[in-house]
Amino acid sequence: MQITRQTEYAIRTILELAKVEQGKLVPTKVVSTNQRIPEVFLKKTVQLLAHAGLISTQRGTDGGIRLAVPTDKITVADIITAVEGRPALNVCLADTYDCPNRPVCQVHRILQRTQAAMLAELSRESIADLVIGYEGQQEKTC
Amino acid sequence: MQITRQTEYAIRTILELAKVEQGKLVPTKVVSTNQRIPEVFLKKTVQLLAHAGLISTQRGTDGGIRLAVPTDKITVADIITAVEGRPALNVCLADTYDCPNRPVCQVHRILQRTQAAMLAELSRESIADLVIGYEGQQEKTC
DNA sequence: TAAATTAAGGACTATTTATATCCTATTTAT
DNA sequence: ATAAATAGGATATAAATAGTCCTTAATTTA
Repeated sequence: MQITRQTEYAIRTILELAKVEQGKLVPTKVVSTNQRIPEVFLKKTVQLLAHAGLISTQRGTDGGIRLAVPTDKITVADIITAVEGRPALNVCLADTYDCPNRPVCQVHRILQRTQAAMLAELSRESIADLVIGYEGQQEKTC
Repeated sequence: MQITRQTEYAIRTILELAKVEQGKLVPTKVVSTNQRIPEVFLKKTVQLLAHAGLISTQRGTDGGIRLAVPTDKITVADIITAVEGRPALNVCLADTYDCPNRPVCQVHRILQRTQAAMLAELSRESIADLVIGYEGQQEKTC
């Protein structure tokens, strides 16, 4: 029922990148330190975000990562999807699970509506929307 | 991001009880067979539902379990809460986790709104609402 | 072109959570 | 008493999550 810690790391990474000027490269080392995320694990997470097209990466000296998409085009749903795959409230609602009983399954039917609402909410506001009115206070995280 | 299998078992158990006439005792063995839920594990699950006050149990010959609350007073949120505790989108939003950084944590703030919407949706309709128009088809489940 | 810097990615390990079983005790009807 | 049923603690197994280690590849700069 919860997002994973890795997904939280991903959200914090996006927030960290959103703080600096658009297009500026930030080394994962810096994100790791600022956000207290284990460095090697963060690199794994970064790859997922890159594959999903949310960030772009550059190797070499002065390399790092940066947002590939403006913050007003990124939602929490996008980040969760990048890390965990499309959110599903139950196994039977996952893309990868093609259950033959779907048409006659009450559980599936009940959870489907709830999930649709949940997804809509997760996609409703962008990171830009969510961060507004909160500048300068983001030093600490839960 | 998903409910556990145990929670699905719990939902199916409630649905099973909702099928029989209000107040009639059903042995867990019967629920176990009908819903193909491992019997001993189901008993554990039943205890959680009982502690939450959603069902009542009776030991001894002709004992079993029954709904303690009418189906129009039970929501999916109630069932999830009974099994997993109050749904939280992230550790830092759980009742049991008292994070000192909450007031200044962006992640917390962002997820809180989403979670509130999710909870609202999970509580919006009762099992009775959700089952309506679906009688007689519930033989199989995903 | 060599050295330094930084990400990519595969293999592996550790930890935690979820799922399930086993065994014994307790309650209730006949 | 006996049989039928739930209660509940202890334990085992399996799966998912979290994290490390090592090697490779790309890029910049001296």
